[in-house]
Formats: sequence, structure tokens, C-alpha cells
Amino acid sequence: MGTKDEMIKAEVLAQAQKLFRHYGLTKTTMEDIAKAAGKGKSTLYYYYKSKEEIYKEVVMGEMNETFSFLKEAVEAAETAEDKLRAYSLTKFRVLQEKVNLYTVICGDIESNFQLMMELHKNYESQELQLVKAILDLGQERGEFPGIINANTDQLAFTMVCAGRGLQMGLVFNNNFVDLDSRIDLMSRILMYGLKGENPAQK
Amino acid sequence: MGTKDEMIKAEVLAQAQKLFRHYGLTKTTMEDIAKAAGKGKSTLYYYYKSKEEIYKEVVMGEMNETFSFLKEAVEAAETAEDKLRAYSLTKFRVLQEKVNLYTVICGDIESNFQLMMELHKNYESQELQLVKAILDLGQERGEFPGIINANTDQLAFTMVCAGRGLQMGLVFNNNFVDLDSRIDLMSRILMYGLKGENPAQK
DNA sequence: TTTTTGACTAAAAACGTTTTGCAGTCCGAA
DNA sequence: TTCGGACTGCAAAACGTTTTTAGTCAAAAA
Repeated sequence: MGTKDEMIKAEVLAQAQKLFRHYGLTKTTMEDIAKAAGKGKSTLYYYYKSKEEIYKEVVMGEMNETFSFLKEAVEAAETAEDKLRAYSLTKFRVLQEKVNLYTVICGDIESNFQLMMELHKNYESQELQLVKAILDLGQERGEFPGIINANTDQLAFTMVCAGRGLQMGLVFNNNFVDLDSRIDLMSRILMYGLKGENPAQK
Repeated sequence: MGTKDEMIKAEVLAQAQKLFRHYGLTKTTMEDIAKAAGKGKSTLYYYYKSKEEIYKEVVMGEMNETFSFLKEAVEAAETAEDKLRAYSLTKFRVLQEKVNLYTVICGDIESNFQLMMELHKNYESQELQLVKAILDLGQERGEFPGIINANTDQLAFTMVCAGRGLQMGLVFNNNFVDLDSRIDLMSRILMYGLKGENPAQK
């Protein structure tokens, strides 16, 4: 009965997600999840190997959602330029949404640093690939004469890191004012930079 | 006898700095500092109000040093473009050094988050001003037609945040390879972006 | 008078023990 | 096959005790 099985798993996950958002990893007990899902605690272990597995699944779901938004937006765009713009725009939009949801995560990160790092690393490498692909495309199509012969790996790393720093800044200062115009400005600068002529002029 | 007074204070600070670098804030005791400075513990309280004051002074000294390097490099440059380039180059150079010096910092930051934030905030606002000043100058001199009418406050914020994100990435991955070429590439992109023509072409 | 210090205190950290809360198991029921 | 409740073991909280350490003070030294 694969279908029913899947449905229960999904329900458990959905409830767990709700609870994790409110209370974080440690403060959410397996009993809480079981109750919310209308099941007994041990039933959860029929579907999932451990609490950590549930948590991982929830967080990865969240990340995958984010990433698929990103990917979708990127794929919808035609030129590398538009892709890059769509990437940054979507990224910050999604962040803005998620920030409101996950109030607790920060505490979670502190107390479970290892796990979060593991998950994050995986996610970041996906994003790195995405950005690198865009840059490579742009380079291939000659959209970015400014970075001819540049190491797109490094550039992608730089851009992703910078993006994260900016995200942190925004979250920390709760400084989401004028987000759109700011993103626009930033991507304009980035775009012109990528498109700029080769450094003949000193 | 202001001079002798100053000398002793400086000596205490120097010893404290050495110890903090090795052992961090909590693992360094006032007795350690006193012994290293060749004084009795209570003597320290004749010169400093508290351990925290000593620590603050040390960290602020470190930050001021960093900042004065930055400022010096920026002032030495002529054009806003060169200033900006000098800024990023120096910033990462200094970071690289400090990272080697301070082996403990991560643990310290975790256990004394509040204090570090306070100090960092102060420092960051200085840096924000510096960057903004460069941008304003560039705008004024017409070096940056790409950002005409742009909000340089926001742009400075963005750049400083992005820089910090990149720093984090570098430190975390211990990824200082090709630092120079990477900085060069990034600042080239940034420069062309700032200089780019106004967005007439879509 | 200015500097320095050893003796003191109060508060916090470290340590060892007990208790408890919860993840995860097992067995039996449906 | 699906589930729940009782059970186990472990890891973290709670608690009391001891040690360490930041900070004070009054008195000695310079």
C-alpha cells in the first residue's frame, strides 16, 4: 500500500515541520509530533528511522523548495543576464518569506551546529553549481566579455558567499526596506561588471 | 607621571593581547596577565576598571589597527576606483594575517556573543562610512556613472555585508588560495559595474 | 601622594552525583 | 501490515559541593 504509506509519511512530515518552526529541533519531542499527526509515538519509528531523519527531511524539504523556486526562476529566463537577475531576486524573496516562518532556527543552529552544517553544505554546493552554470552559459554565449578566461568556479563561490553575507546583514538588521530597489541596484552593478570590456584601460 | 603610567598600561595591554590570542577571553585569568606583566593582580585594577575593559581595549586596538591600515591604503589611492580596489585588497590581506594570529576566536565569540557584537557593530559602522565616502567621492567626480542617483548608503551596506560574507566563506573553508587573483576579478567586476553606462539597453 | 600588594569576599565555574525526560525498542493487539 | 503502550538506556537537567577567579580594600612600600 505504497500510496497510503506515502500519505502518512507526508502528514507526519507536515506536522513535524509546523512544530519545528514553532519550537525548534530540541524542544519538539517525538510525542509532540505523534500527537499532532494523530498517531502513537512508536508509529513514527515505523515510518522514520529517527528524529534526526525527520528533521533532516523537513529541512531538506525546505531547502529543496527554495532551490526549486530558484531553479524555476532561472530556467524561465532566457539570457544569462536575466537568469542571474532572476536568481538574486528570487533568492531574497524566498528568504524574506522563510525568515518570518523560522524564528527559532537560530537557537537550533547553535545547539546543533554539526548537523546544520552538514545540511547547509549540501545545499550550498547545489547553489554553487547553479550559479556556475549561469556564469558558464554567459561566458559561452559571449554575454560576459568582462570575465573572459576567468575562473567561473571561484567567481561563483565569491558570489554565493557574498549573497549569504548580504542575507545575514539583512536578517540581522531586519533591514528589508527597499529590498527591491537594492537588489536591482546590486544586480545592475554586477551585470555591468560582467559585461564590461576587458581591462585595457588600466 | 603620565608617561610611566602610559607605559605600564601599554605593557599590560601587550601582555594581555598575547595571552588572549593564545587562550581566548575566558581562559585567560587576571593573574595570568598580572604575572606576564610582572605585577600583582590587584595592580591591574589600579590601571583598568575590569577584565572586560582590558579585553575591549585589546580588541578595539586590533580593530583600529585594521581600520587604520584600511584608511591608509584608501587615502594613498587617488581615484575612487583605486581607493575601492585598495580597500578590498587590504581588507583581505589583514584578515588573512589576523586569522593566523587568533586561533581561539571562534570559541570566544560563541561564549561572549553579546560583547563581540557590541564591538563589531562599532567597527562596522566605521567601515560603512569609509566605503560610503569612497562611493560618494566616485559619484561626485563622475567616476561611477553606473550609480548615478543611487543610494550610496544602501550600496555601501550591501558591499560591506557581501565582503563579510566572503570573508566568512574564506575563513570557514580555509580557502585562501588564489586570493589575489580572486580579489582582482571581483573588484574588476565591481568597478565595471560602477562605471557602466545607465541602463538604457534593457 | 602615588603605586603596589596580600588578604578577603562574593560570584561564577568546575565537578560529582542524582533525577528526570525523552529517543528509541519490544511485544502484543488488531 | 499497522499500531499503541509499556519498557530501557542514555544523555541532559537539577542539585549540592568545592574550587577558581574577578573584583575590593586597607595597609605597606616607594
